Amino acid sequence: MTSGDSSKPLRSRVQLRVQLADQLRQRIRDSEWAVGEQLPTESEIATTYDVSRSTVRAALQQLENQGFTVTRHGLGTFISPISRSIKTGLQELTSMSETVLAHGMTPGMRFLSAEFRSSFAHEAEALSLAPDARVLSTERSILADEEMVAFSFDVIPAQLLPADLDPKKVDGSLFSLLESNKIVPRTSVANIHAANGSHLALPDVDPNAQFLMLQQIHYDAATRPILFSKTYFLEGRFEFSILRTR
Amino acid sequence: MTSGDSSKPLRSRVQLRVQLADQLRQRIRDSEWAVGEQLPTESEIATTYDVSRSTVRAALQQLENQGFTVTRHGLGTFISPISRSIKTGLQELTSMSETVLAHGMTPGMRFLSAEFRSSFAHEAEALSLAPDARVLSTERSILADEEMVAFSFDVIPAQLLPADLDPKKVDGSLFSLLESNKIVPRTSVANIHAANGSHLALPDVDPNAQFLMLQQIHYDAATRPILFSKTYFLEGRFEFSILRTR
DNA sequence: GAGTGGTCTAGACCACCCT
DNA sequence: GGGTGGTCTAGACCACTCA
Repeated sequence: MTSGDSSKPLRSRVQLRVQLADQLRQRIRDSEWAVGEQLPTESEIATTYDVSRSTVRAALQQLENQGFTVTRHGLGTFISPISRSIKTGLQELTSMSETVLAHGMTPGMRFLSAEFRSSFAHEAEALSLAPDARVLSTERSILADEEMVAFSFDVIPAQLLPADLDPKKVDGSLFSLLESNKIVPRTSVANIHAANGSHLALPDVDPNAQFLMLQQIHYDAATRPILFSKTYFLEGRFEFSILRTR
Repeated sequence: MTSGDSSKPLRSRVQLRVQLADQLRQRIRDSEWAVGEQLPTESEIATTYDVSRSTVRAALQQLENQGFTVTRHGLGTFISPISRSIKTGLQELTSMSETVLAHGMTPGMRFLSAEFRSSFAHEAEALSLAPDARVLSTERSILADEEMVAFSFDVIPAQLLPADLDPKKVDGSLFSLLESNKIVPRTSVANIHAANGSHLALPDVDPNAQFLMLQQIHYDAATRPILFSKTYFLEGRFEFSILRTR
């Protein structure tokens, strides 16, 4: 088994269903099927890729959840007309940079501040910390094609970071910072709000500007809270979609 | 609201995994386990309810997606600390009334207008209609405990409704109206925006008030577009959460 | 009736976590 | 090593849609 292959054939360390979903998604993106066109049947796909029908179904389910396909009982699986209209699916946890990239722009970032300090009450509660626990606090502006499009205020428990970390040396993605300390963000609970510029209390920000604010608590695989953030997205610059199901 | 009878045994017309998830969810709500406490193992649950382990896993997965539990490889499944903090999960498609109820308030509704008219270009496109197709257009204000908390602008293709429908007689939920015509909303694609009162151009609305705006296209099981809506939620009155996963 | 997806099972084997 | 969840398979049977 485990031959050192690449490209097409499945089987490696990644789950079969994910590999299969990736390949099918790519074929959809390559417009192998038109909108509304029927994909091969589950049994055909199973034979083609030499996997069980359960695995095919798991892959197709992922595609349907992401809005790429629609499966109809007794009929088949079809390319969804929805797929084109989704840029950033909010169900998928992505970093700021990934979000900007998904919108076809070049991400950038500028740190306004980065320091260790005592946590505020609401932060401590969100992160399940003792009231005055130390945290790394950062303020950043996010750039897309050199233009400011978002602001983010982030707080990480100091205990998760090396004691000798120099806040001034922090730059780039906070996800990377966490991951280089063996902490892998897995899920977040996001609360969505509308806000205007006056909430930010920053110079350069028009107090009447509209923002979509995401207040998030991020967790790792063990459901440890690892990051509390408030991100203000300039209204109109991003498109956030959610697929809602009954 | 639901299940007054229930009774233990599974098996009926509803999927086993859903029945099982419902029962486990109820046991969680009844605080049978504390936050952080471990549930029985998958095999135990399988034996107890006399279903296969696959079915148990499907049920547990649903609970985890809804934020009730956390499953950890090699350890077990635990009651999630998150479960308490979510009011309205945006992934779940709910009507306005259901949303208000979920926040513990009494829903109300007032129709400002309801009429058949030609569709605007963006509506026709969203609903895949011919440019000037007829639509039922409504404007409503949504009340919670007698207070205005949201405004909704909805458009339904006229061809989906009886030709002799009297717009003046339309009241209450549009979901009900659709369902009484054998059209069942299944999914929607929601785009989220921030807006202020000036976007609404309604008297009684403070132009500086903040709103969270959900622009949605609803589809039925066959992915036919059936309803285009813009709903403005007064900021601060609702709590919309999303569970995001990598 | 033929063909499609929908559900569920039993079992094998792997990967992870603990003591 | 022993227990837990994670993945995948093969196959049975049901439910839906359409000609």
